[in-house]
Amino acid sequence: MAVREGRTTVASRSGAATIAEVAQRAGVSPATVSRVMNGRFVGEPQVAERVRQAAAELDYSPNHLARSLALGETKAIAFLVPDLSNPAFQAVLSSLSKTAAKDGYRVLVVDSGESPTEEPLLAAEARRRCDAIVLCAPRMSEDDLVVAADALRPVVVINRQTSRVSAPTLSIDYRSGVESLARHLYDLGHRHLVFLEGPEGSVSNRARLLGLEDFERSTPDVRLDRLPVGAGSEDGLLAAGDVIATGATAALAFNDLVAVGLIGGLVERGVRVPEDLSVTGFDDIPFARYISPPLTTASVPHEELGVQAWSRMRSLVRHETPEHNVLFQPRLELRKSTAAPRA
Amino acid sequence: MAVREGRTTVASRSGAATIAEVAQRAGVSPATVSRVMNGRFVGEPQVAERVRQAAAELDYSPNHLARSLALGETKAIAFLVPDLSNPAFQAVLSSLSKTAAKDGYRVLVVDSGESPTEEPLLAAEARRRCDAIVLCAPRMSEDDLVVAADALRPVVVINRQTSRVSAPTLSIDYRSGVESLARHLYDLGHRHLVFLEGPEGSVSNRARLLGLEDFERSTPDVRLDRLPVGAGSEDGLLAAGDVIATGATAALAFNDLVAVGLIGGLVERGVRVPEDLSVTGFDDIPFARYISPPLTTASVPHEELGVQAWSRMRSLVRHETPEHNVLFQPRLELRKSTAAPRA
DNA sequence: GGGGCCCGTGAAAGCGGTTTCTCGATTATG
DNA sequence: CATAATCGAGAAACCGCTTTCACGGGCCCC
Repeated sequence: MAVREGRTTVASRSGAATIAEVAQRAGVSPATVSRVMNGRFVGEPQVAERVRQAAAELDYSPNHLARSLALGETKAIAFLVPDLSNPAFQAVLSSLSKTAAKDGYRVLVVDSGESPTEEPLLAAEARRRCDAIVLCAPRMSEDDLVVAADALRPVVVINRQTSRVSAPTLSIDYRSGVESLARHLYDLGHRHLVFLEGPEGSVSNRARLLGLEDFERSTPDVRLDRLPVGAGSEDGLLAAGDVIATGATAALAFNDLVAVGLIGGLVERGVRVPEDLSVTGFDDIPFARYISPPLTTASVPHEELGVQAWSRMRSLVRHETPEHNVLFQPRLELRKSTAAPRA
Repeated sequence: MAVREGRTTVASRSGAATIAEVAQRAGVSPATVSRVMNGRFVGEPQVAERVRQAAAELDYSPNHLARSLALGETKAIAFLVPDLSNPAFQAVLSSLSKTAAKDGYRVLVVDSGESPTEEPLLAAEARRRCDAIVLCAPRMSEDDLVVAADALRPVVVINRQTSRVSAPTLSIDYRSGVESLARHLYDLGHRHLVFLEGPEGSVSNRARLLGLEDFERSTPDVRLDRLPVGAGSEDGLLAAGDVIATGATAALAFNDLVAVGLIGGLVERGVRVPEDLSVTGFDDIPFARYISPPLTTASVPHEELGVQAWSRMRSLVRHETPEHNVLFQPRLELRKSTAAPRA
């Protein structure tokens, strides 16, 4: 006892009672204590009572680490995300965490800082600590993703729709979503639009671009400019000048954050929304309806993504077959930031 | 080997190579493999090379669980929060996670769902999985907190300033913050204010109420109404009617979320902000400056809270003495949602 | 040339649980 | 009354890794 000093690291020697101590105090074997603690005890009730008594007296609770090692499961899942400060991802995390908790699972968060190259390593490291991992909007290359989805199993992938990955996948149809937004603007009478592009590497940005191409093909009498902007409010704010310069009557922002920043920048410059310029976002973050003017956007069910992700994850860890993949269709949320262009 | 079937749970039997297998393949003992993997090897270089080779061939990486058990540390900390969907808490988590990651620590999130009674249990459970825990704005009673702060050590407490807890504490001076906001409104000429109260049990709400009492004492010629509202945008939206009914010329919202909701509700009813009614928030969430009108609020350094929390946590896990506690002073962020009342 | 010292490596004892097996003591059965 | 079946509980192996301790071999020095 006195031998191993200075190794008073964590829960170990810092007072936490061990199963052996409880066993000794109750005058039984560790095996019996284990059985009592896990409700697998079938012997004489008084023995169980003695054990419970001893456990209570020592304020014993099983070492989670040791238990996990013996059992081979941690009751935790990892959540890898490119940027935890993005409200959209926070919403997914929040609902995932709440949902998983109902089944006794905890979530370990890992922020990759938008680095496509770090991601596979971080994922592997995180995965080794947990029973499974959720890859949320991974930025890694498709080849890496295919490999990772296999190597990290059980895995659930959010927002990277690919037939090549074997893991359950939940995605958003950005392509059709942005097309709907564009069409909405077109129907209002806009013929000159501008799209504020997201981060260069972003897969969902490419999906939006595809959607806009679809739109252009089906409506040749429209002009659609593209502006490299980014994914944050700051980016939208800074882009205001460029947007005005295009002369477009309506702007499609990469997401709500960008839209909010853009509106702020426009207002600063005396451009009225929607009278002078219509603006749309994407995501329908909680704030979208509260800013003024309330933002017309494409609603993405972030909470639902978290719930569904866990639902599939639960199936996987139980060795059941997970539900089908789904491609969520964004819902047009028409509010006040869009209107017909001035005559 | 064939004996233990059907226990193919996690990283265990699912293909992951063990240190023993690597050792065997390299023709050395597990001890040597361990030393090589941890850079503690001092023997012949070719032996190390053989080990590395074998490890690579088997795609070996140490089982984190087993390692943690042997070492007595998990390199993970828990983060307990009342409601993960609150942007203020998300900001803390985000920066805490990023900061801790630089030292190789991961964060396990636990959402207590605003339950004061569940909290101590959740905290204990989470703590047992990690090396330490951050209690963010705990809702538990002060007695519980005092006990928890001791039992869960190492602990860092955010937003519950108490001389009775021994753990490092980071807090916000809501009391003086709200007083500053009230004074700002007073200086603009407002003499009839209304405060939109936060959740009943919230300690920070009580602090705000104290600050307002200070304010009332020092400025007797002001009328200050109080309205039970809540902490979310929805609550603010619903309170709009009541706020108007008070006849006040300025409203102090519990936080930015409430303020945003309130403004939305006011605009719906044709009440202009700030011409007809001034509105202030609290927190300075990222959106505050982007809504329109940009929100006058008291800025709270959430990112800094995360950074400082980790800084203290790091000291604790290293058995060093943590930096001093700090009481952050909110900074008045004067924007466009407040103005002089109409004459 | 023999004894003492390093040096490199392995054996084994943990870390704190879970679980299979086994065994002695009852109880049921012929 | 002998023996089989049952039951309660413990011994020990195991999960996978770390680390202390011990041991054998080569080198140095007297």
